[in-house]
Amino acid sequence: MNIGEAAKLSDLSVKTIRYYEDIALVKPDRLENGYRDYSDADIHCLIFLQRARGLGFSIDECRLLLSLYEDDHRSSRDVKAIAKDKLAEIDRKIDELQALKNTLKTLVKNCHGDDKPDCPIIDNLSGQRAQ
Amino acid sequence: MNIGEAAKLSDLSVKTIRYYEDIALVKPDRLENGYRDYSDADIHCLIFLQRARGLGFSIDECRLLLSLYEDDHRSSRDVKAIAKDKLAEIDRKIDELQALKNTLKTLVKNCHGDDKPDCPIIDNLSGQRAQ
DNA sequence: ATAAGGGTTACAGTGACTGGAAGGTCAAGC
DNA sequence: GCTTGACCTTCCAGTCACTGTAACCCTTAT
Repeated sequence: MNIGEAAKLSDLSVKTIRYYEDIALVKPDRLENGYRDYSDADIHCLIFLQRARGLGFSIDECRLLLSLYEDDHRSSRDVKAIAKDKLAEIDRKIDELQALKNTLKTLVKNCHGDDKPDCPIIDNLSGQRAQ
Repeated sequence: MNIGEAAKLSDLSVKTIRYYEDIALVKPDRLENGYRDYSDADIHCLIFLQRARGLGFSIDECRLLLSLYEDDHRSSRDVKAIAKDKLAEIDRKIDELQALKNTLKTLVKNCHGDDKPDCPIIDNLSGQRAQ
């Protein structure tokens, strides 16, 4: 099947699919005319990648997950470990953003937002510990 | 003052400071020997940038904030608007990560994590709606 | 005189794509 | 047979905000 159809089925862009071939993630056969020819197994890999990326796994993590996906003798322990790491990472990111949010919220609340130049946001950024 | 000291005072790397000059954010004078020479005002800009970047503002947003910072006739309304936009963006990101976290948490919880290959995480990624 | 520790430029690499140019292929309609 | 348009191909450049590396110059202390 052509790359265009593969794109529709996997909900990835044609560009992205070609990129995944560049980095040796999914390597379809070629037809005589040079067109890529995706098998059902290839499509499943693409869908797998689309979902894994959507869940925030990096390309390298996807590569690992994909090898587990294709390994009938995998242990679910290995998969779970990767997912747990990612979960912890997401937690850290949320905490970080939450802290940013709190800081920014306080600054926004304290800023009059009028025509005058006095601004606690600017003051804070400039290093003056404004209240 | 030399770039090394500027780096210490602003808590930015030397590389980053040079990069900020490349993209015309902070343009120090030059000494006769070609060394960059940072004024107190330059240092304040660098500190400003370090804090603004730390709060999640993009370089372009920093550029805008910096122009407001340097503008004595700014209105705090303009600053507040940028900060509010950023706040909304952070909120969106937190929501997104929260959704990811929930999905991943469910998957991790349902995975036995043993020697067997059966794995709801893999099943989910492969497109099978596993329970 | 030399060595350490600054400074300078220029170019390449990161991650995960995305955009664009220049061209080849295919199927449908005239 | 010809054209049109939609698809496909490769290759190169750009994104963001730096970071790494190489090759070289300058300053200061010994």
